[in-house]
Amino acid sequence: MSPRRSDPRTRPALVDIAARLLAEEGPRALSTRRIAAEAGTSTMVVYTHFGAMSELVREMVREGFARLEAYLTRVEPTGDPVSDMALLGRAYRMNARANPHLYAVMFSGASPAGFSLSEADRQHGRYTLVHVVDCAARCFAAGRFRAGDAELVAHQMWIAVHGLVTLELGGYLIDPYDPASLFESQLVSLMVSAGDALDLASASVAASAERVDETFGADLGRSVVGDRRE
Amino acid sequence: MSPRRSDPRTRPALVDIAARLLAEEGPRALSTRRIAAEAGTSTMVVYTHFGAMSELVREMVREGFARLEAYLTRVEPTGDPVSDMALLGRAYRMNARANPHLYAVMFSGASPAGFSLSEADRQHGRYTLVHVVDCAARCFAAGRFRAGDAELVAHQMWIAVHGLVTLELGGYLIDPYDPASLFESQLVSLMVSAGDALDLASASVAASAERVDETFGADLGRSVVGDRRE
DNA sequence: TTTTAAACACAACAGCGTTATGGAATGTCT
DNA sequence: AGACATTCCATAACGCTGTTGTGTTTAAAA
Repeated sequence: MSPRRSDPRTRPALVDIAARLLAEEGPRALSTRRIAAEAGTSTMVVYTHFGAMSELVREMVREGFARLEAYLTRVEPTGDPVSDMALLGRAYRMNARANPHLYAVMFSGASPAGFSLSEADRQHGRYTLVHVVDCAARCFAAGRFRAGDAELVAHQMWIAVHGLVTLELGGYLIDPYDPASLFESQLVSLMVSAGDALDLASASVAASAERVDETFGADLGRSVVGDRRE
Repeated sequence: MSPRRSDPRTRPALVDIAARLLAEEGPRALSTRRIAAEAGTSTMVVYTHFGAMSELVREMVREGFARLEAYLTRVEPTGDPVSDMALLGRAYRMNARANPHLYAVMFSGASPAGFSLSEADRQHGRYTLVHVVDCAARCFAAGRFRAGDAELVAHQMWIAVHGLVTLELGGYLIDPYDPASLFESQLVSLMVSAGDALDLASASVAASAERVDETFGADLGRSVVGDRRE
């Protein structure tokens, strides 16, 4: 009395296909029939493995958080924790720019696709902040940040960078106030507002820029830069 | 050789119906058939008046920016421009909380519904910042903010408040770091980072809280508070 | 009044998520 | 080995979606 077992690789393969379709052709390409055709099977695979399309999307969102975390974990602690913090911000923005559609789905709240994140998923999203929290604590220990609540500082960093990134992906930041310029000034502002001295913060933010290539130089995800409009 | 003219009220009526459906029943309720049924006509009205569903959504987004502007224009200049600035931030957040689904569509970037904002629409969205820009200029004039670029200050305010609001609507800000607490501390941080003294900023932010009831007390939009998950 | 072009109703098409049905495959038990 | 149970998946269908023909009604201009 035992069943037939399916290939355990099909489930992640479907998520990969979905993520690739989302990145390459936008949200409209996310359909059971399209995914099944790409996988060479019928639409039923989605239901045997996920129960519903929304569940596949949720798994893809989890994959999105995993990619984000992959960026964040690349930031290794150095003697300059403020530089590390700035680099974490750069990592966050780089991940969003590398996976714009996926990032949009991750934080879309209630999307017309009819999927919604569970509380566990949101918890998972918040958990990604631990890297930032730890870094804030090291900024305290180094005397660079005003001693206080590391989680609070992490939240403030998250809010500011997330706000910039979402407006950037929405196409709202242009010309004299382009995302890149705003981001640089914002990083310094954040560090200063957390307690660092202006000259030290500027130097550390500049130092973090130097570390970008060596930190994120390698492959770091098959992420394809999908164009905003399909 | 002249055509039949339709009732000029039907077009805004359709937008109103769509906005109400979005607020009351979420994005899933936005369909031509549902809207037509609600209006007592056939689905063709959408195509005679808008050409496509996506165009109706875009018009609804414009309506969303109009509502946002209605909130912002309620903030009247006083002798304390920093308090005005904080109140503008509160207005922004109140509008988003009053029309959560509409706000999500406004900034969803590329939504699965297959609509995308035009550059003109984004320009319209950016134009909403003029109130904040003017207020920043008055903060300069009053010697409260470090003299500088008013548009830059406005962008930084926008980014920070938008970041908090989107994470709040996404359900990511909870318990000890709930949106309300974070928002209060963030307002002070923003003012200080713009150049205001800490004690003055705290006082002005507190003063802005006192002005909320009298400023936004009235009706201010038929906006219904739609629940996040349908 | 006749003409004419826009507005709308109705029906249809392709596509969507989902489900019912049935066959094929596989691990376990007799 | 053979029988069985149980899962996987293909096929077809249901109700829904946006969109588009087709044809009719309607109001304004000639």
